[in-house]
Amino acid sequence: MARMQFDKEQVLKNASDAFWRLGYNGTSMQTIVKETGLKPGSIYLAFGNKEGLFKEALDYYAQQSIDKLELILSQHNSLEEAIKYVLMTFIDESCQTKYCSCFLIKSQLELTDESPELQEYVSEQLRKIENVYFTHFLKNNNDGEAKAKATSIMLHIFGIRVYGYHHQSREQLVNALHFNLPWLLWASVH
Amino acid sequence: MARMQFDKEQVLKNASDAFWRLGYNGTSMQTIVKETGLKPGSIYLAFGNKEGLFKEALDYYAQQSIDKLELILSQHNSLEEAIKYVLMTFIDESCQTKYCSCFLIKSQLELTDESPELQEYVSEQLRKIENVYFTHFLKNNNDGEAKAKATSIMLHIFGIRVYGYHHQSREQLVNALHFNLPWLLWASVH
DNA sequence: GTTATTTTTGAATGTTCATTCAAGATGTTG
DNA sequence: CAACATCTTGAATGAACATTCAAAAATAAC
Repeated sequence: MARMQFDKEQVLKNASDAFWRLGYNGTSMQTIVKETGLKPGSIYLAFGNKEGLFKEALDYYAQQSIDKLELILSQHNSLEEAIKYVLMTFIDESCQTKYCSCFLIKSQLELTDESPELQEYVSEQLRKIENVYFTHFLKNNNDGEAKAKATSIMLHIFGIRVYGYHHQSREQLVNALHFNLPWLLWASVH
Repeated sequence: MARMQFDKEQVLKNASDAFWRLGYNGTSMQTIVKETGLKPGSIYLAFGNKEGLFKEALDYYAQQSIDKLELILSQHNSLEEAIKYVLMTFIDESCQTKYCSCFLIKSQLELTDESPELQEYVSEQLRKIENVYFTHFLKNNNDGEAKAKATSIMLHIFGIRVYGYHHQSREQLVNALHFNLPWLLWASVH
């Protein structure tokens, strides 16, 4: 049997970049052909169809996001410091040109109930991320507090990912975070 | 000269419902033909092209949203009470089946920098809404506080509009709002 | 009531879409 | 190296796409 010639991870990276930037409906399979360098036949043999490729691209992005988050959490002395770092990173990202929010959030809003499986899949990935925060909050909070704080952080992440499209929103976002999340003790952030 | 036969407002309502539910790329002109009852030629004479129709649909939705908001603000005794009502309404909406978030937010995330004019137009509409809150906050707050509070409310609206896609999220959302926005004095809400 | 102007109609247009498939290339096995 | 299984190729396919247009209908002006 002949082995796969292409680097599946690289292909998924390129595909998820395209889907992330252009959306599911905005990305044609010929765009995918161009971005990945694969021929149509190879894509369909490896991923079945557009929906299958999209799901694997989502998976790739979600796993990367969670891995990155866990790394940041492990590199900071406290959960609160780590979260401040994450939120500030999201704000900084929103200042870059060609900002395109978060692939999962964009997908959550684009997918309709005509593909309920994909829709539920995206929800699941976002819930996984909320659960990372929840689990870490549990170390120093009771169940109710941990849940409220985790949801609060997710609400702010979603908010930043949308608000970030406004130009020159950095200062307003930082002020609003200080105002909304005093328990993160922002004084220490430069 | 012959007058337009169709009710433009009804057509825009139907068109914006379709774009809202299915997104810009997910809505074909044949879908619009079906939903509005108009023939292609009439649509193109009245709106130019798909982008023109989309822009007018956005406009219709945005104006409706602002009018509804101003009405709610006028019907409550205090700004804080009105805002609590708005936020709770958004949470309630998210519990309905066929929930599809907010047309403006969905459009903000779907549009790419390949249609920068539309993208900027959506930003403008969302900023208009933020400005409604800002203006009302100015009555009892200084400029900085009013700005922070308005941005805070927008962040929470964006957050709810995304978080609402999770099933059975009502309680978590309500708890998070109480936690994040104590200055709205929630005790009075049932 | 005739003419002038605008709107409606809906089939037709050329393009782009997701997907297929037969032929060729490549790696694995014995 | 022969036989086999798998992967790659890329032109081809039919469906769906946004848009056009000439003819017909509707209204306004005089």
